[in-house]
Amino acid sequence: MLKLSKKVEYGILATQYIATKNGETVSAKEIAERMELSFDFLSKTLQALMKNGIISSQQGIHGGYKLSKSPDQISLTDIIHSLEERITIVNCLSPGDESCDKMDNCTLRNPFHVIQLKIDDLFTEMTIQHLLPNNDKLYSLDLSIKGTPNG
Amino acid sequence: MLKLSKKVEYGILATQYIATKNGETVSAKEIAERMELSFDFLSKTLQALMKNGIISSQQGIHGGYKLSKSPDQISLTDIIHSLEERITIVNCLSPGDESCDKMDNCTLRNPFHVIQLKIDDLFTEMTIQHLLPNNDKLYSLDLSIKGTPNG
DNA sequence: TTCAAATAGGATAACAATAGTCTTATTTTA
DNA sequence: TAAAATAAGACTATTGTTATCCTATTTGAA
Ligand code: FES
Ligand code: FES
Repeated sequence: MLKLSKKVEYGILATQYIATKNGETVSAKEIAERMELSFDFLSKTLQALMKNGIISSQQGIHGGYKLSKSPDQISLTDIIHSLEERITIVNCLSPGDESCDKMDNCTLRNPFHVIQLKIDDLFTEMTIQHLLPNNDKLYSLDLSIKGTPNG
Repeated sequence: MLKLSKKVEYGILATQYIATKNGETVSAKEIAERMELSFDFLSKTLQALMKNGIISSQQGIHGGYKLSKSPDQISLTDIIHSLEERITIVNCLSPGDESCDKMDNCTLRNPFHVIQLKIDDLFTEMTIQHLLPNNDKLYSLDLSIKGTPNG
């Protein structure tokens, strides 16, 4: 419950990896090997990111991928939206959903919408820039950390 | 992705329904009928809430459930923790998980932990009290709403 | 011109998680 | 003793996720 999909994890990892290569074209094979991810699955992910303008691709023998924007212009929400259709904590918060109409007695829409907007904010405020190695900006993010992550 | 389970939805709805009955014992049958939920599945949910001290049960012919605490003392996190094991956006944020050790090249733990803590906060700050009808406290919550939820 | 290495993309299989159902036992009161 | 309720385990069905397979296309270089 409330878990990110592997697709999104792959997407974030790959985008971050490409970002470290600063402009160089990186092949899916290289990313898969370095990150120890399934090549086929990663490829799907990269293709989706490409379609959504996060990265651009170069076909052919020396092809690969590079970022379309600078790392601080790519939010986690950008990546998530490229890779997933349903991203709301309940279906009835998705555009076009009619389940609320059927459930007369459900009064959770407003409260859940309050939470949904905040969750969206969290992923929007964090960018690929924040994920890069030796980054000191992570801790100055609005969503500042309260404990020590690694123990 | 990032979706609440039906179990949790049922749990929140049922707890909120019981809260509106202010102290009365309410049967699972009544909740299932009024909320149009599967009786069997709802029963499982109520039993789990009971085991975790959110509600108390009375067996026998006039039995049912009532709250163990006041609505403002029951957070959504209390309910979620009663009903779900894995509640982190990535597995490696769960206690005892070793997947980070295997993934040398994954640098997402700290950033994800930052987001995780904030998500936990959202569900902790919202209580059953906030869900009750004609409630004006929802909009004064720290996690204040930015748009109009219903359109 | 041919080959190798790369992306593009559809189809499908394997697996896991979720949701729902069924059955039986136990508890309580009338 | 019967009825109505909770308790709980087993099982099934459905859905969603993850991974794999296969073929086509693109590009550059030998
Ligand atoms: S079905 Fe829409 S809020 Fe519950
Ligand atoms: S495996 Fe732990 S952060 Fe990615």
